[in-house]
Amino acid sequence: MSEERRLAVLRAIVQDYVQTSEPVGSKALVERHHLGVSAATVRNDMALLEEEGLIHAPHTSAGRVPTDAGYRLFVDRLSAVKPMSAAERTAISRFLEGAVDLDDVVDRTVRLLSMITRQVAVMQYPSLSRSTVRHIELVPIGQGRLMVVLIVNTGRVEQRVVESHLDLTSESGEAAITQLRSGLNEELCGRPFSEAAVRLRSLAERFELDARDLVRLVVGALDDALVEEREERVVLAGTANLARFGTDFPLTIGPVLEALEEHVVLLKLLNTLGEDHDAVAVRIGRENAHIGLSSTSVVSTGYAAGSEVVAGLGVLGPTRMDYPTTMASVRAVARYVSHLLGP
Amino acid sequence: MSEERRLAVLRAIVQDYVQTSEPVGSKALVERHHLGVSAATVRNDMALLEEEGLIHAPHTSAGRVPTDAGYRLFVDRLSAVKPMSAAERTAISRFLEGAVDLDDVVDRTVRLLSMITRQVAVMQYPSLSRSTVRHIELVPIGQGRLMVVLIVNTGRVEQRVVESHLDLTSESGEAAITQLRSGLNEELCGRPFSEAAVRLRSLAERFELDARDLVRLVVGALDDALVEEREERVVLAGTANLARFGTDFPLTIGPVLEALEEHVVLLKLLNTLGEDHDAVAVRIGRENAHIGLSSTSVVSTGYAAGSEVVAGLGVLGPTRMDYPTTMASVRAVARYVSHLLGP
DNA sequence: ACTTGGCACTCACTTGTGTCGAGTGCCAAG
DNA sequence: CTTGGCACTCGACACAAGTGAGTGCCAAGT
Repeated sequence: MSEERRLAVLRAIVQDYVQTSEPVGSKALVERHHLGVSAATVRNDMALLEEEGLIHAPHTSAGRVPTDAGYRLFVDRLSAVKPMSAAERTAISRFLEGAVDLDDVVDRTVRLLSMITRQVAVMQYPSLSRSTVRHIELVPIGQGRLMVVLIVNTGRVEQRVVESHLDLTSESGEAAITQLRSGLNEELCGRPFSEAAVRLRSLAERFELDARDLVRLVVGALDDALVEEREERVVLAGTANLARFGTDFPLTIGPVLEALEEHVVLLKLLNTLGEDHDAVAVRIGRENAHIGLSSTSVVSTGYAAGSEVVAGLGVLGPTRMDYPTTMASVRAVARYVSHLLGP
Repeated sequence: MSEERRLAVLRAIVQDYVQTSEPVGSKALVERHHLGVSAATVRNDMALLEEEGLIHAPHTSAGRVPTDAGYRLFVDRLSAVKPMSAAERTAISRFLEGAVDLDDVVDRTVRLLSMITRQVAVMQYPSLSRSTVRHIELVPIGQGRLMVVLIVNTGRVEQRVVESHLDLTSESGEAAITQLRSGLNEELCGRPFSEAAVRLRSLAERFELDARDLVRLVVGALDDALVEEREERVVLAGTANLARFGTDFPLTIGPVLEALEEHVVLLKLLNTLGEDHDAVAVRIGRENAHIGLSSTSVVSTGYAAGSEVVAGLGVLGPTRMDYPTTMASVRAVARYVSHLLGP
């Protein structure tokens, strides 16, 4: 019994099943792939693969289907990432290069990714905590309210409104705002956000007593923007693709849609960070640890702004997906986005 | 034959069908509603209603189902908008009042609306063209690039980056920016956006020759933000609710999801504007003029910032929906949002 | 002129039975 | 270790019969 051939059989099963979405039997296998052996031999191999938990028969007299573990092995050892054709590359850049602002980049990216993979695409906005401050602007908007606008190196813009009992239109109010504005910018411009909290702490003391309240409010607003739950935004597209599987698959789309609505869940899916820039992470079926996603896989990677990985993007589809192609698409798009956000 | 009773029968059919989602027969009707007549009489009425095209029998020996026209009549003449309970009102305000910025308001609103109606909620961002300018900020972000930040009275913030060959960090560059900034704000602050284009046209002439290019770029960026396709943003939530119907309904969710992905389509659905503030518009089935939405209904209304209606929100569900309750929810939420965005 | 009970009829849905065939496991021979 | 053969399993599909909710129509009642 050659270990090698058994893996070849597994690979063949995965490929056929991905293509036909029907359990694949021994006979069909030998017909479609020229493994130099007979159906009976393949059957023996299949029995072994089943013992190892790599494939599974839905019922006694049906073909075999890969298990999560089977896909895992396939992804890790049996597949090579397909290179993308030049045409595909230019199509990607064509589609993305017209973007006018960050929102537009994100929007186009998810749309593009869902189109080329024909699956659900997910993209996280550049994480504030991994970015640097470009500028902070304070805009009085009447009745003691002040809008704090935060501009980040990735192009992301956040705003908060703070309410103060101070009269901001008075001369002293305006002076305080001007002073605060330059103070904030001097202190933070070009700095990574991770340092912001510390640097801001002592800022209030530099101001006159009656302006300190305002400073605290503004600093509080900036802190607030960094609260994990708030700072992470996530966008998705291509949910209609789920319906394509709904019919011919044990994947009921209800729970999946529910999971996709919870942004916290999505963020966890994308959090493949801390690994290599270029690594494309694949999470298969149960590995996702969220019921409702137990028959879906997530292919994700990080993208960068400048040299720093700032957030993740990826696609979600049925465990029966074309991993090599999907991984190639995700990687290509992530690279292009990194390029766009570059300097 | 009393016209009045026939309509009562129609009302009863709609109510029963909405509740049970099964074709309703004459016998069941007289049992559940105390119309003071026998089943045979109801049958005669039903035959007439069918002639009028208000109801329809899926097959010979089944109960009746309302047609689009039937629902239309029901909505227009046979239903009263249910008042919301005090508990529901406070639940709405509880959920919305914690919002920290406009994005958050929109996000919470769609979530809330989809939860209480158990359907798909859609909300349009306040339309720029119906808003007034609060402030314009220019932020140089290196290498001749300038970020134009536009703050609107609704709390909406838009940004664009323009590239100039001028050296913006030079003294003359900074001076030009400062001058342009105050020029823009003097010209536009507090003005409705609809006037912006005209007011900006002559701005360039007031500047020295070598700064005019920059002015034109910035003005171009502001114009660009007003392009209809760009300025309208739309957000939705609750798509998982579609799956609930998928099973027990001739509504295949694929096309619906596809339609929901096209924001242009969504915007058209919400464009009930131009009517009364308070009017809740209902578009039933085919009235939506988009295949794929031909078995869904949209209940929508406008919401205001200050005294001006700025955009729309609503829900989308199967034509078989509880119109009175849904309409009440949409109206209540729209009112609360208007209140939030108020002054 | 309506309303009503009765009645024959229709037709989707359910249940049961039988056939079919892809696919399997096992075994003995190569 | 591989291979052809063979009996067996079991879901899928097709067809038949039974069931019952619901209808349309009609003649009698008010």
